[in-house]
Amino acid sequence: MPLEKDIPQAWDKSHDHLACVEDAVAKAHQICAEKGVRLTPMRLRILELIWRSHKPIGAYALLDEIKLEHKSAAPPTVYRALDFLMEHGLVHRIQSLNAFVGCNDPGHVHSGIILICDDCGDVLEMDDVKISETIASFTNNLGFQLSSQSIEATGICPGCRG
Amino acid sequence: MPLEKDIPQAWDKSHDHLACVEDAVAKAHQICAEKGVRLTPMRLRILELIWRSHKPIGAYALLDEIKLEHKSAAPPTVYRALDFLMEHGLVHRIQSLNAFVGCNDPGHVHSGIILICDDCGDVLEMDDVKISETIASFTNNLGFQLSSQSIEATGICPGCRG
DNA sequence: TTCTTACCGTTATAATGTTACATTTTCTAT
DNA sequence: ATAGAAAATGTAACATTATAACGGTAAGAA
Repeated sequence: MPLEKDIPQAWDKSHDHLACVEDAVAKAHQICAEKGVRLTPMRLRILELIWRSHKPIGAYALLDEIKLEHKSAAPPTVYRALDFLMEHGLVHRIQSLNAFVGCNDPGHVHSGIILICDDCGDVLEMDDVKISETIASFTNNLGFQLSSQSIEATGICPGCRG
Repeated sequence: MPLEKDIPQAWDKSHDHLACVEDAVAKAHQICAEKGVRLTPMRLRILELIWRSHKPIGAYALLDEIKLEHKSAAPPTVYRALDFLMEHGLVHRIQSLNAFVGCNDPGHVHSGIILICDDCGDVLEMDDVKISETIASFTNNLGFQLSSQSIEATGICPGCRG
């Protein structure tokens, strides 16, 4: 029973992805309401598409999907929505992939570590206080006033190691 | 006197940039010789240009400079050289900027933290065992087999804080 | 309502990175 | 030395990712 808690959700192949999407959408509504910002249909749809992909998805892949149901969509359509979603902590950009994933712990500023599996392409975002603190104290000692950080790691995820 | 040791080279405005370039070039020659790989004139030139820029420089900015002295240069010219230089640990790509910097401690695999000043644009690469170890043990606990990591931070450097 | 702001449509273009194949240069083994 | 193999470069075209600029539309505020 306690073992289950050790399996990060994104790597627990048994969990219900559709429920994840619904959870993410519900949380997003709540967060936007609290902040007094507008989660418009376009923004919501793009958030859903990101969550449904279950893997990092590129802006133009999103565009292709959006175009199916919204003929007038163009790159700015997607990038504007992505900018909004990132600004409010609902999605993360993965720099090394030029792709986007839903944020597991949205609504507050945080900078987790992004683990990218070279094998299956799945991505897991984890927060770890120890890592943040180590970096914060390191930069602090240098006199560097930290404002943001991005940590991306690649390797093989537990599932793919077999 | 001991204070000077606390100022990272890249942020010590008094240090001699040209000497840096020469040092980097000399080290690169040595490393390539040891590895038995060819630091061709083109690769060397691009390494020099990266070091001379003293800030992260993009592939197309490098291309513009190379073209001045080498009319036939094209994107692959630059990207091939960059691939080589990265493969042998002589330069780093900064994901969040799509730009490249010389590696301060070349010749062996390592993954330092990249500190980017939002104000002056200078970049400092530092190695810190504590950070690497914290991340390694974190991923290890998850069963994730780490193969690479990239840490980029933004903020204000000591010089710009005044 | 009117005004203002935020959002979106639309077109065009910029910036970054890759593929594919021909040619040249360098290295290696004879 | 020299032929053959491997590595490096030239060259053209293309693919992908991201932004600029401007006009129209819709939502919230006075």
